[in-house]
This record gives sequence, structure tokens and C-alpha cells, in this order.
Amino acid sequence: MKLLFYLLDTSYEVRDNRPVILIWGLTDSGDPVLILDDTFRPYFYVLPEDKVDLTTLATRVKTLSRPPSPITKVEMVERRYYGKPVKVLRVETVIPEFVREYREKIRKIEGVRDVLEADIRFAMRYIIDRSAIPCTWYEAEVEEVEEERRYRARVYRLLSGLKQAKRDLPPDLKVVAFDIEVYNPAGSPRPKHDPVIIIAAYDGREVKQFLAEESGKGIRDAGAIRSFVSYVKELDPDIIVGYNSNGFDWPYLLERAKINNVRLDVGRVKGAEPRSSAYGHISVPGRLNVDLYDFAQEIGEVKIKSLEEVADYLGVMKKDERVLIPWYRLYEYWDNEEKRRTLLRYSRDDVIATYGLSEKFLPFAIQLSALTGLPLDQVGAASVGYRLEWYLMREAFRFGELVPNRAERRAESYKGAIVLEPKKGVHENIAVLDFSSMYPNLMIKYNIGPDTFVEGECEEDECYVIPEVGYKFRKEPPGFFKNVLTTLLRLRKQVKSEMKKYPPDSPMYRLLNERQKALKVLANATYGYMGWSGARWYFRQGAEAVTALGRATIRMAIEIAKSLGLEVIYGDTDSLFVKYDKDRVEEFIRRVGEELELEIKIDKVYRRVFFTEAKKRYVGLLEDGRVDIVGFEAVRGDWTEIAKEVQEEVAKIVLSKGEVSEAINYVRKVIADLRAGKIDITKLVIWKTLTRPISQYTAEPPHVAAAKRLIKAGYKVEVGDKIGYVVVKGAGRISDRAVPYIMADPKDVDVEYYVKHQIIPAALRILRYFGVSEKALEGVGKARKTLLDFFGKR
DNA sequence: GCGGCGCTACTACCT
DNA sequence: ACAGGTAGTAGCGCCGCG
Repeated sequence: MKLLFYLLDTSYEVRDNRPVILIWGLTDSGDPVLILDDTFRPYFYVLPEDKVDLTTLATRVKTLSRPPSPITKVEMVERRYYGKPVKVLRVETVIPEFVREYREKIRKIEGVRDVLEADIRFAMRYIIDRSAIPCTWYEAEVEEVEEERRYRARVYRLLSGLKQAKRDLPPDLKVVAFDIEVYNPAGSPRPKHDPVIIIAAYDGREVKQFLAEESGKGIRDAGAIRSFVSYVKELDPDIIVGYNSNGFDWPYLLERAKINNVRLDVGRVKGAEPRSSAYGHISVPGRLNVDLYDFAQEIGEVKIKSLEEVADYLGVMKKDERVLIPWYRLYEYWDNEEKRRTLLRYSRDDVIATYGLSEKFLPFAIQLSALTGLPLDQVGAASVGYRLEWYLMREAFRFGELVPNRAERRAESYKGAIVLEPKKGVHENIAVLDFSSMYPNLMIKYNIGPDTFVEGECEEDECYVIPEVGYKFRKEPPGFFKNVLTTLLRLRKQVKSEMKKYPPDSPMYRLLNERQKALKVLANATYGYMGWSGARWYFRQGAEAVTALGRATIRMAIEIAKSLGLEVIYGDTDSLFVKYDKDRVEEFIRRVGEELELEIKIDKVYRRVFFTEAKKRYVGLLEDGRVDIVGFEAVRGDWTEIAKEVQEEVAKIVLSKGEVSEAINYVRKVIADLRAGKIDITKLVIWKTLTRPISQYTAEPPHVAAAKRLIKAGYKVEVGDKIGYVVVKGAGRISDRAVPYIMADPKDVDVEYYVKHQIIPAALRILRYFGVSEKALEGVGKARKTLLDFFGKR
């Protein structure tokens, strides 16, 4: 029979010493299916040294064959390695786990230059080789397998190859959000001691909450966990979403389940529990476990990535429409009968917000998955570099190009982009021009990549010579990166024009929009990937060539602008800020296109824009009255809320109204409020990320000192955590007075520190250029200030 | 013992 | 766990100072 299905994920099992690929999917009516394919075998390549006889090598390889996973095939095949045709051995065995062993033995054989593609996980190998791409539709000839009772899905055996089906929109994916609350009376919850008190789940229709039971012996969570397991089995979701569920909920639940002797049997393979897998994600057999925190991480505008902040920012659940409880006080709400109702509301809001986030993030994740081939549950957990790498590996397979091994190497830094010295002050009517995808287009134009690099002599008409660095790249044939980037940019263009056929609120339009975003992300990551020492296709000279070309390009663009009499105010990497003289700007765009053969476009026009002497910092007033703040304290996550608020307001007053005195009065008022204790302590918290384990700091900056205080009080801090602290009164270093805000008494806050080190510097950063001094903001002193206010009011 | 100075450490931003 | 360029604060060691 023919089966049409949407592919969710692949995995494999070894049965009777043979691997069977499990293809998890959904029919168009949304029923789970499992398609078994036992025809696929693990393999890898042996790359010989020059002039080594392949037949002899093949014989030697074969002698290594051992049960239970013999070497079943050694073939001589033609592939390409860094673009050059090579003859290699394709070595096939039976059990995927034995690949590593063979790889190590074969590596030691004389005449073997390298063993390639022996480190690609079997399920991913299948995805690439059979083009079994997650989040896309397939049609296949299958037969039903009746005797399979181990799975919570209808089981088929694959009889044909997979045929891509012409469908785009996913079927009805059953999504469930879950979230646990934990009893934490002694700081951070410890799974060995602290039970789970609530497990909440929401499927888009109904919230379920499974509560721990209290008896004389304490809180018991076994029942709640059991009920949750039954609930998941009954609901049978395709996607399970959580917020930091890979980092917290799953590991915690697994540990509690173990302690309670409960099997966390929530997958589609009966009896199988979730387990740690690639990129630190947790894999739930047969379902897609997606941690939305991974995607939240990519929203730069939100500095504190808590569920409530992210949900608020995305409009999923506004902070003022929900119950909030400080995480370190959750246990109090459990202990108190009245407060427990609030706790239940809180847990309910959390799980509904989590579900809401899935609606925001999954459409993009699905497109990224369909492009990279990484299953949906891994694509979020994988970093940008790995996402691109999987895409490259798919493309390499298509081109018959061998995938280089990952190598341990030291990063070599190199020169980057140009940043122009800004012309400080206020400028009127400024156009910001951007090169479209500058680095990808330079890579295409100059055919840059590891396989097109020429080390020796090269005829001038056959090679591009890169300015400054002098590297040479063959003009023909197009290299791997050029091919990949051309495809990415072409697809993106196609998708964007396809979008025009649909109304903006239609499902297809939205799908295509997410797809073009995913294509853009991959294209833009390619240059950085090439300069990443962890990349399989690492190529420092290539990255160096790209930045050199970028510098040359922007210099030439500046020359063109100047020759047209266009004043350049500022520029960074691929952008130029110029006086917006419409005719000249149009001519500029035309000439850049013609002379540099690159597209430059107007990104925005500022009615007014303000620069200090600092690079990478400006404030711009847009035509519609909105104000862009770039680089300044107001957009940084490590300045207090109050300082950021003041700076933003000052910027707006000065730029939109041109009223310096109004700005001064405003700052004075805030300082007075602060001194009067009218500012909430939450606006005085300084947040800084712990970027390494505490022991690895050579100095003791305030956030590290605060983190040490947290640890002392029983809290766990981990790398990547944001430490929030306030500065309290007293003597000595700031570090000596940096107290975690959850432990601080508002009475102890050193208000003068905040005046001197937060509000005044943030305000002055802008006001200084309008002739305002520190004294004008604060120097008048407290007493006279009050008098001034008094007179002011009369 | 302490303020000033210059350097280093550290973080978060921009493109 | 994609790159380099940049601004800015605080820590820290050193110097001078009867």
C-alpha cells in the first residue's frame, strides 16, 4: 500500500545484530505511524595517501572484519575531497556502534591518509543519504506489520524508497506544553531531597495539574509523576514543549521518577524513558521534545530570558495579566493553604505561556529543521554553527563531496571589518545604506572557499587576488561555498516571490516567511562558520579574505559617495550613513551596483541622528517618530532598569523635542525620587552573566562576589546564569557590597551609588554633548535641590 | 594607609 | 559550540607620600 506521511524524526534499533531504521511520522489525518527500514547499513570512507594501491588497501581493511559486525563491503568509489576528485574506499559494516572501532584500526594502517565520515550518527546518516528530511512530506510503498506491539503507533515496513510528496503545510501536530514546580525550601531545588509539587500540562484546550500528596511523612510525588505519565500516553502528543525543560524539568523528573521507582514511560516506544542526546537535548522516543528556551535565547531584545519576560515581549502573555511568584519562594506558596491557590494559578499561567511560545517559535523551527535535516527536537538545541554544518553536509552529499573531519585546533584570529569614526553631534535627514548580504555575496563573487584556494602561482586571469592579504582563489569552477550560497540566496529569492501569491495572514504566507528567514540565517552564518576553528570546513584564509574584501568594498563605496558630494557621517562593516540627498543617493546606489557589482539599499532614513565620539553607539529619530537606540546603556542588559529608562527618556526628549532643560529636570526628578526611596528595588538590580565556573575567574567582579553569596546561602549557580545584585551601603569595593537582590533589604541599598554610577553616567552620556555638566544634574546638592523644586512648583 | 594611575579582566553590544 | 571590533565599568597592583 501507499502511505503518505509527514516525517517527524528518525532513530534506530539493533535487532538480532542488525540495525533497523525507525522513521516516525504522521499521516495527513494526524495519526502516528512508524515505518521500519532494515535496508540501511553504516559506512564510512578511507582516504588513501597518494599513489597507494587501493586494491591492496582494501584487502588489508577486509582482514579486520570481525563478528558480530563484519565488514560486509569494501568498494572503490569516486568522490571529491575539497573539490578534487579522489578514489576512496567505501567501507560498510552492520552495527553502527562498530564504526568507531573500525575507524581507529583502519587509521593505523600504513598508506591511510584519513578515515572520513565515520563520526556521523546513524540516524542522521539515514536522513542525509535517503533524503529523509524531518518536517517534510513523503510518499512510500509500505506494508503493515501486524505483530509489532512495542510501539504506540501503527507500524509499517518500508518496501520502496521515500518519495518527496508535494505538500507544504504540516498536518495537525498535537502539541503539549508541560512545566513542573518543585519544593525548594533550602535554596535551589535538589532532586534527591526536594519533591516535585505540581506537574502542569496544557494541550491548547485544557490545563491539567498533577499535585503531590502530603502525608505525615512529607510530600510524596510518585502519584503525580504516575498520573503525568498516564496523561501523556493517553493524549499521545507529537510534540512536547517546555521552557528550559532540557536543563531542568526533564532531568528533575527523571531523577524523581527513579527515586520513586516510577518508569517515565512517556514515549512511543513502550517502556523507553527520555534520555540525553545530541547537543544536550533530551530525546523522547517517537515524539519531538522541544525546549523553547533555546529559541528564546535568540531574542536579543529580551535581556532576562525568563518565561514571563519572553512571553510578555512576544505578546503571548502580558506580565500584568498573570500571577508571578519569585522562584525562590515557591515552597512558601505550597506550604500555605491560601497561597497554594496562587501557586496553582502561577503554574497554570506558566504552562499556558509555554504553549503560547510554541505557537511563536515552532513555525520557524520547522522550517529550520526541514532545511538542515536536523530533527525538530535537535534543531533548537544545536548552535548556529552546527545547524549550518548539517546543511553543508546535506549539500556535500548531493555534490559527492566528502565531509572533512572535525579537528582540534587553536583558533587563529585575523583582521575584521572597518568601523568609521562617527561625526559627533546631531545630524538631520540621514539615510542608512546597507549592502545586501555583503559577506555571502563577496564569497560568491570571489569564489571563496577551502577548495578554490590557490597556494602556488596562478595566472592573473584565472584567479582572483584578494587585496591586503594577497590570497588567490580560482575563478572556475565554482567552489563548494559558492554553490551552497548561490543556492541559499536563489531559494530565498524564490520563496520571497512565492510569498506574494498568498495573503499575508494565510498559513502558506507565514510558512514561506519562516522559510525565507531560515534561509537567511544560514546564508549569513557562512562567513562566521568558515572562521570558526571548530568547523569541519574551517578555513581561516577564506574568512580573512572575506573581511579584506569587505574592507575594500566599503572603502570604495565611501570614495563613490565622496565623489558625488555625499557626506558620510558613519559606517560599520557593510553600512554607510549619508546625508539623504535623494538624487545623489539614488545615483550612489546605481554606481555602487555598476562599479562594485554589489547591491546597496536604503535600510532606513533618520529625520535626526545623534552620535557621540564613540563607535557603535547612536540614537536615531525615524520619520514616524520612533526612536532607535543603538549600543548605548539603554539597550544593554547589564545596566539598571532605572538608568536605562532615564537614558531612553533623555534621548527622546532631546532628539524629538530638542528640549535640553526638560531633560535636565526629568533627570533631577528621578534622582530626587530615588533619594526619597520612591524607586522600586527591582529597578536597581544589575544583571550580569556568569560566563565561566566561579573558580576560573582571576578577578572578583561584583557579579561573581554576589554569586558566591548565593552559593553560600544554598543556591546553585551555573555557567550562563544571570546574577542579579544590588549595591548596598558600606565601605570597600563594589564587590564587597554586591548583594544578590533576592537576599537584599531595600533599606540597605546605597542610593548614592546609583545616582553616581548609574543615572548620571547614563544621562550624561547624551546630555554632555548638549552642554550639560554633572553638576547641572546633581551638583546642586540635596537641600538646594529641594528648594528649587519648591520654587519650581510655585 | 590611601588616592591616583594605568593596565587587565570582564561583559555586552554592533555588523 | 559562527567572526572580529568596540565601549565601558570595576578590580588590582604599583607608586608616591615625611
